[in-house]
Amino acid sequence: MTANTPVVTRFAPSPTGALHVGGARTALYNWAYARRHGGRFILRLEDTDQKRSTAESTRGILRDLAWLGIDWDEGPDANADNWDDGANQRGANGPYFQSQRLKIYDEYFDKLIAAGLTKKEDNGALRFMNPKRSIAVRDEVLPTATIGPLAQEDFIIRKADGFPTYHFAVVVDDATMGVTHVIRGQEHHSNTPKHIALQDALGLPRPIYAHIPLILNQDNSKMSKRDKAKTARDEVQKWICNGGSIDELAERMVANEEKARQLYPTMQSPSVTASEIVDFLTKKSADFTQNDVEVIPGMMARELGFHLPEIEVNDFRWNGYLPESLCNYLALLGWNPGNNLERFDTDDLKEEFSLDRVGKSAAKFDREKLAAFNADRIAGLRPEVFRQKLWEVCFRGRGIANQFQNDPNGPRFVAFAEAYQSRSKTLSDTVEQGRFFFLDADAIAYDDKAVDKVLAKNDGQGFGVLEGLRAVFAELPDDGFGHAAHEAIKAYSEQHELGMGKVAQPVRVAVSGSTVSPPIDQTLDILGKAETLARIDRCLQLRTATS
RNA sequence: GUCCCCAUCGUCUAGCCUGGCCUAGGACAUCACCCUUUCACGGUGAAGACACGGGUUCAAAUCCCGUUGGGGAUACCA
Repeated sequence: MTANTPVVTRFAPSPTGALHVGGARTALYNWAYARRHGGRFILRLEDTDQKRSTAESTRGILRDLAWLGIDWDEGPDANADNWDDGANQRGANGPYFQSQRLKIYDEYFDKLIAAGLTKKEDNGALRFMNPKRSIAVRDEVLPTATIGPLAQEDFIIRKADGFPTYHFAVVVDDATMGVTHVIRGQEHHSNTPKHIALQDALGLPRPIYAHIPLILNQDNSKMSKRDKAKTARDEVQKWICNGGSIDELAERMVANEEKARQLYPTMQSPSVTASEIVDFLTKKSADFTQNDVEVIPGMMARELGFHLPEIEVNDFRWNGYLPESLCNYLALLGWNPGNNLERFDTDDLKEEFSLDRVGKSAAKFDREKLAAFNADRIAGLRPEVFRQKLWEVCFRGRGIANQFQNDPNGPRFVAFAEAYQSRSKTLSDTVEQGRFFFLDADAIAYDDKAVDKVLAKNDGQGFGVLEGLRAVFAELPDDGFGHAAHEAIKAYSEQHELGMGKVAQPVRVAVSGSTVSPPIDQTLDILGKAETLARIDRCLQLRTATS
């Protein structure tokens, strides 16, 4: 490899599931490295596992990469949904699905057979008879590792079904596609001697390797999509202990299947039965199917209202993370620009990224820090952009848009977005926090402690304030109600020589059910006059109940 | 078991290659205070780390060896 050879990197996911954050980071680094050096970035699908590979997974992966802002120079067209026989693929080194490159592999199998370096197994599989020479693995991140002959082994390179194994396909493809730099997870570091042995036997060039650190869970376990299934099981068990029934859950999941399908494009089974749920709850985690791991937990979380740990890019997307926050956070997980700069854009990354600043040790995925990055980004969004994103992510499919007259540009939704922009860690967090806005007046759940402290205490002083204010509010105009009400509250507090807290809090509790809401003028603007009065009336009824 | 890799605040990390400028810097989280009609936002500040043991050196977070701990690989998965 000469100094002026153009850089070619690749991301080579296997389409056996959704795009994982670890994969996303690998893609990001490969992409950034190619961009930084004016080279090419290839996307290749490693679908040599015929049983587990699906076109749905491929679609999901392409969509998630595109969402992150990662584009590729060669590979399948992201907007197509069928890539059979080389269709809808771009680039001179295709096809970009390994299942479509069988003829190429056969050529290389023949070379090895001719060289006497293979052994045929009974069922037709082919084993590479490793010459077992001492091999030095050079790496841009890790120190050179030398593997002696004793540590090397023969391994299968062609499966009984005629497909190549990963080790063989990766070597042939990287070479035939002209890949110069292989940036991949450290789980592949120990595989590299196998790849080098194959390159040597085949007379192929060695790419430059860079093995990047693993991403771990808080408890040091490898971050796994099974974590979602485990959480779902625990939550469902809890729900059943509290009197929930499996039949009911199944019924609800089936009823909302269409919505789930939008969220989980890899979803396979058409509907969920009670017995499938029982099966899911009791089977060994090693037996989880793709559906168990990616779809069922999501549907359960939706129905029962619990929170799942985000593992896949798709999860972050639907839970209201911005792609730029995820990229920013992921970029920093294992790499840093060398100064104290932490918040930067993907554009900066492609100017700055370098392998010599990639760390060696595994990193734990810190959701809190990601959330802080996301909150920062959300706060920095132009208000109209935030409003539009909020509407898309949270309201579509959640059935609450009608609370805002289905109008993303109406004054009440504008007020809602404004109130929550600096209060939201994620877009969906906004909906959680602002849930009370979407309820009917008689569905508000009043927090006992709040009612007691703010309204009932001191012989119902708060109720008295509320009653007085109710009369004043009734005279105010619909237009600019929140502002006018706020002025009225101030006037009332001066007139009765009460602190603002003594006056505003009763209103807050009356309309929200708790002591927490955005500033009172904004809160009332979002609600509007009629709804505010309705809620105050409803709240006033509590007076007799508590006295 | 065997082979390979890793080791700085709770977490992500800067510093290590080219020993002294390190009384170890930043970010997230935590705590306190300020702002304030609640919750946030914002501001100020505090607490918090060189895994351990040996070397080498005038001097070690930085170099060497060992111990311990962690991770990965050891599939007709990738």
